[in-house]
Amino acid sequence: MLNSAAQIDQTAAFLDALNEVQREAVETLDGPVLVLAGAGTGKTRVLTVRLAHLLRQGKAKPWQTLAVTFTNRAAREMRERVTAMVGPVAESMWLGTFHSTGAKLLRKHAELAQLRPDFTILDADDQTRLLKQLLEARNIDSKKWPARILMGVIQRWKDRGLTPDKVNEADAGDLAGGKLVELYGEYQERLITLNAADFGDLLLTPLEIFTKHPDVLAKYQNQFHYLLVDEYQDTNVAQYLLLRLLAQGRQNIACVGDDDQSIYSWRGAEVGNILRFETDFPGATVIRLEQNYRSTEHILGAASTLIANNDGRLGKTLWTKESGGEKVIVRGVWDGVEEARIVADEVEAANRGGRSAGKILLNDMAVLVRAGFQTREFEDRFLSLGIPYRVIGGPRFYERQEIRDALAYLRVVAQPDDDLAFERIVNKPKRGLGEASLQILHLAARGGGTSLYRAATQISQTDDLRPKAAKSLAALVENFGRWRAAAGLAPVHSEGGIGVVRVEPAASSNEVLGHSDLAEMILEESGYTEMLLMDRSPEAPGRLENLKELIVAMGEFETLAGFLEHISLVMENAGDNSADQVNIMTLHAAKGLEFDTVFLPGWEEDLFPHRRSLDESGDAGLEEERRLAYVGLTRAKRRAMILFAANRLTFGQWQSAIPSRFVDELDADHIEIDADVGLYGGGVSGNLAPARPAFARRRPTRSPGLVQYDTDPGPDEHFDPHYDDEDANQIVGERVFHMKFGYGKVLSVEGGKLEISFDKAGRKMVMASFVEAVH
DNA sequence: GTGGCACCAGTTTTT
DNA sequence: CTGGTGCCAC
Repeated sequence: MLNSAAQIDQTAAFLDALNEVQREAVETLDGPVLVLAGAGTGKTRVLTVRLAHLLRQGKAKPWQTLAVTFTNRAAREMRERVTAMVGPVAESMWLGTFHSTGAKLLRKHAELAQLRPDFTILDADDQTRLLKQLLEARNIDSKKWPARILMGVIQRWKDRGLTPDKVNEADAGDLAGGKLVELYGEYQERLITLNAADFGDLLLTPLEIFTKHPDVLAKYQNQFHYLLVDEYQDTNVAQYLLLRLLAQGRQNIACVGDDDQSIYSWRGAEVGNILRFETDFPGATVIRLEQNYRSTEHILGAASTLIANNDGRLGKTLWTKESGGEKVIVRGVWDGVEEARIVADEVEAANRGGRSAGKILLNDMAVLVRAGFQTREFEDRFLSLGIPYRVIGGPRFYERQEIRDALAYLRVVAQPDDDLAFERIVNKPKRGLGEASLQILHLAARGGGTSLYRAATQISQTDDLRPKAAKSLAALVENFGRWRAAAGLAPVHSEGGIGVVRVEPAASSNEVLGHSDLAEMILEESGYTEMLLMDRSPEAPGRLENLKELIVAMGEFETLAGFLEHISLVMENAGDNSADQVNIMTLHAAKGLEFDTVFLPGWEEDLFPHRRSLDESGDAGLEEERRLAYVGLTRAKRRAMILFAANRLTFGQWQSAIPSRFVDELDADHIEIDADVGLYGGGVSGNLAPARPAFARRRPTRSPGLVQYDTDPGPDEHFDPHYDDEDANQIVGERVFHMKFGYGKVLSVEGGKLEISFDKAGRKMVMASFVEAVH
């Protein structure tokens, strides 16, 4: 035992630091337990101390403990914190995301699902392309039935634990001309021939294995003495079934979650799972964590009255020992531009300090929006004021075109039978291998019962293709052969079906190229780098940068296969946490985070609650939107500001908007309304309607503790007029690159700002520090 | 096989 | 106003 006395004391100390209820949640180890953890009530502490306590008590060995989370971040954090408490023994716990745990199980028992242990994990893009091929093969109108949508339906089936044979025909309706269930079956067959699994399969297939092979299930039921589940309100049916199977027998399952923060039903999450816990697991202990350590009384009060409008809650009342604090500011504005201006002014004022609360770091502030497109107005404003910001979420690193292309090359090197990867890059950069050639290649592959790659090695030697195409294809295959050799992998034989020839490392090759170098070599020799260098579009330089980053990231992995596994499961954005920047993100992305100051713009009907949510899911949709609002508000520790605009530019059209009904649902005692006269009367919002003349008649923009807004802020009061223009003038006429607007030419310099005529974006004033010269 | 233009649709997206 | 897709002419 490596545990020192100090560590024992430490665990005890962690127990002592908990409040009574938290302690109960940690110490109730046996039997089913549901911990309802309200926002900011110390959930993470409970989870980690519970695990540490479990191990310290000797109730279970680390490998007899299974803890599942939804995000890699949560899993990593949990492991780190438990390790800090009990030492390195924690490393051998089964702790990971649902999907990585599923993948681990599936790799161990792949043969029971007709897969090889080295199966590829497909992402959304691969999945859609695959289904699209099947649709085309059946001549189904892809306009009427877009592959993306149909794939979504299949995903939902998978989320519900439904294999093709279990889908209710009525459920499919006339989707894809009534053929969707059949297509689902074909899709699964294709996955098996491709030796691939999609994300849904990582849960669904283990579930199938457990159902069909009781001996395998029994093994894991025996192994896992204790189960711990985070974010239980977000589990889907497949996850629930998996957990229930594993929990049968010992019944030691602890689920932690908050029904009020369930915001992923559209992804298959079932709030019902958490609501039904006591029925599903009879004799369950339910523990409510309600003491909030994060937010002020007013923020909690506003959030609580809002969420109280939902039916079908398990019910919790958050409270805090701290009293007072600022009320939630609710501010109506004219349009989106003004909205961004006010938020930016607030950010500057808070960051400058000077207010009683002192200086707030930009890192401690966040703008939380309902939908991605809303970030734009804030980015524009922050950019022109020179306020550093980061947008969290957005296109993820490993989902970018160029990264996926590079990965496709690597996938083909590692697994030449990966048809989807091969197809992706066969004509990228352009090699004159278009649809016609590909068609012939497909036919040859199908005829020979082999993969595209293997078919390509053969067909490039025949005259089935036009000479040009054949030559091009031969060159590509030859390249791959060389890259495989460089990677120390055995040559691929063109004979034989897929999977017959195991792909193994060449026995005695000491001249093996590191995979970072390999990637560099491939990008160079394939002409991919050159293609980007030639590309004059504003995105091209960024893409090259990303590829460099990819190569650096690869260096941290032992093997190519290890790297590929990592990126398919752990698609993370490397956010720059070191810089002090305002955070901009969607409400969904904000779950689990907290900030001193939170801005909540766009609280307007049709945007929030979002129209589509209501159209598609009715009351359930509305309730989920309301939970989203609740999540947003409860992110704030000290200050929250809700904004709504009377006019908004949507799809290039000005639309008038009325305040969100959620504004109305906030308890008047906890908010301070600040709306311009006459703009919003007659909206749904009773808080603002003439029934509340005290608010409605207030002069705008004069709340104590807030900055005073200029009626006309003028373009430029934020910068030092004494900026040295001497040097700066030399930049006039230079070609520059800007992270958001792309390439442009400098027209003039004014203070710290440049007026630039962008190739794509037109004329803009931007901060000099946001552009770099291009030579 | 490729490039250009017309057309359409347009939340959220932990893995 | 965008970006993505599909079709048609070189």
